[in-house]
Amino acid sequence: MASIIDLLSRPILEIVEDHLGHAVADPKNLRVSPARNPKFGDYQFNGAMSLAKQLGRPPRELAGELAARLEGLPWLEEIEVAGPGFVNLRLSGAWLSDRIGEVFQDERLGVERPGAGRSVVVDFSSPNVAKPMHIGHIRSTILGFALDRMHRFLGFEVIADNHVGDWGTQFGILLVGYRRFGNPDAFDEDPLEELERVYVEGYQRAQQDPALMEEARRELVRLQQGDPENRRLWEKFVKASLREFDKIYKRLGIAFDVTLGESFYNDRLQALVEELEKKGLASRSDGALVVFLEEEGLPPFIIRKSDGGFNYATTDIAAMLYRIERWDPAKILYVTDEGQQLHFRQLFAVARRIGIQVELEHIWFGIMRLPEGKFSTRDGNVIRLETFLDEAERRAYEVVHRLNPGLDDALKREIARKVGLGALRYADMSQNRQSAIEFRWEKALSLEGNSAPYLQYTYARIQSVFRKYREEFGGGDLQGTRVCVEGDLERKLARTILEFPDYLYRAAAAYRPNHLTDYLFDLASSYNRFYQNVPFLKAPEGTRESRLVLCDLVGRIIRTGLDLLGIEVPEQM
RNA sequence: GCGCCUGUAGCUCAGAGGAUAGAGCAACGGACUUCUAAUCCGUAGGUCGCAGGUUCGAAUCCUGCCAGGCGUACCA
Repeated sequence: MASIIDLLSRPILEIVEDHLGHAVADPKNLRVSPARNPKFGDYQFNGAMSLAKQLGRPPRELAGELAARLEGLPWLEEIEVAGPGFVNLRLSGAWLSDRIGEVFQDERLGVERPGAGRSVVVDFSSPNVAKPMHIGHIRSTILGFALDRMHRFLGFEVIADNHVGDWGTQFGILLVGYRRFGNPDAFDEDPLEELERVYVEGYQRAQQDPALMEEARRELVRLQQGDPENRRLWEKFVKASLREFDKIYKRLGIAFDVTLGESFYNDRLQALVEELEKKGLASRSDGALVVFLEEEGLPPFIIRKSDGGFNYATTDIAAMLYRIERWDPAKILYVTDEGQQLHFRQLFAVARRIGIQVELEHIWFGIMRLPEGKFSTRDGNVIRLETFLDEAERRAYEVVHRLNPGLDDALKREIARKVGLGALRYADMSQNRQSAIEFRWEKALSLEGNSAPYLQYTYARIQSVFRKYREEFGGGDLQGTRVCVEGDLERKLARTILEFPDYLYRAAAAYRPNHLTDYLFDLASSYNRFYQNVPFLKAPEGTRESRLVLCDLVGRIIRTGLDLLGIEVPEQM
């Protein structure tokens, strides 16, 4: 099923090409859009003015001709030219009703699979091992997962890859520190807490003590050369870290297809660098091996440090080549914060020089910081992700308990879990990803207004309506219901239901889940207005079922849309 | 210095070159004998950072400036 905006725009495109003899360069300008104001109808077409300019004709005349040619289309009830050349369209109620009937039958709610036959690698979350995840990791994790879900739903084959930082220079200090003053019991209790303590203390001591720093360097080199003792300890750290991360991922309902950390690419780096040097892409500079990117206006990309070690630039090239070789993806998405923009521009520039055709996208997001400044382990103002999730559930539980004290406690907890974690995810994803987030508890865990609970509550009420419908009327599955859309609230709701694919496509194409949250909020408010003002269980038979079809569709779209964002819905709240 | 980003209501933020710039929160006033009031309705609140330019039309595109954030060769 085509999206409603495509469907309405298509005849305009045809008229312009066939009757006005104008080759359309950018069909984007010839699309209808939802009317800004109900008095302008349902949709409006604004392209006549610029088109008139290109064709050298008076805009109102051109708009009039367009309108005349559109007359008679099955979906059109009324068309008028307004102002300098706006074309306002009012949809036929019968046609809207038919469309709603069709979408009702469609499990996918009108969404097609534009990604079918293509695969996409999504690199997200990617925490560093040996320290607990903190709220700075939440955006990549949540945003990346939403992109994963959306792409899967649109038919892409998605490979979710957690590119964990398991091979950094921090291991020198960790190895030495753990042997000297590590506490195995504490490690068993809470490995990441203990490793972080060891790292922080080790780092501080090494600052004071050059000999210790030197030892850390030596141990790092020994690790990298494959020393079995160091290797064993390293593995212990990494395994424990991944286990801890998995607890969080499980709690968030997140799963990866692969977790290929930096260490995975380690034994490819030497050959890769030699290859780049042989091809003449890399050259020596100040003892390091770099790819100069002057043509692109970028600083050099260092692929081997002057001490002979490799860095994340090298690893990222290797990872990119590996992914292409293994999955032959149409796209690779890297979900990281804005601080890495330069790195990825350099990486992509190198990719182009190697001749890589794959579409590479850096999906960056604004950093998260506290009102008083950045998070920093040394200042001790980091908030552990676990704490954040706990607090989200705790606050939601308080509200559930206050509003619904009679519920079974296990059910309250279940609702609180969905609501709390949903609120946290929604707060993040409803914001344009590129703006920085200033972290505040109240904002990050808002449970009212434009928030996940608003949508979840709308969903829960719809489920309640259907429970009542079954009880009171023995209502069935609504199959064969003749839908009849009438009245402004119903019309607006029906139209919004049909727009789901448009907003989903837009959110996915721009990698901006906030387009989807905006849409879902609009859908839910349209529904809540409808709910408040239009009876359905109390409406006469026929009208009742017709309106319940709308309710059902709203519920399914909310559930599906939230699911694409990783947010669960409760059946009651 | 250079690069990227941000600047929109008291606060937090949406905003696909189009008509009178939107939402949530906060404030004020209303609606539960009726499908769950975590809801709904209403009021108030704005020289879209500043100045030019392009355009029939600019929060949106271009240039300059101001303020803030991030980055800027061997951390990731």
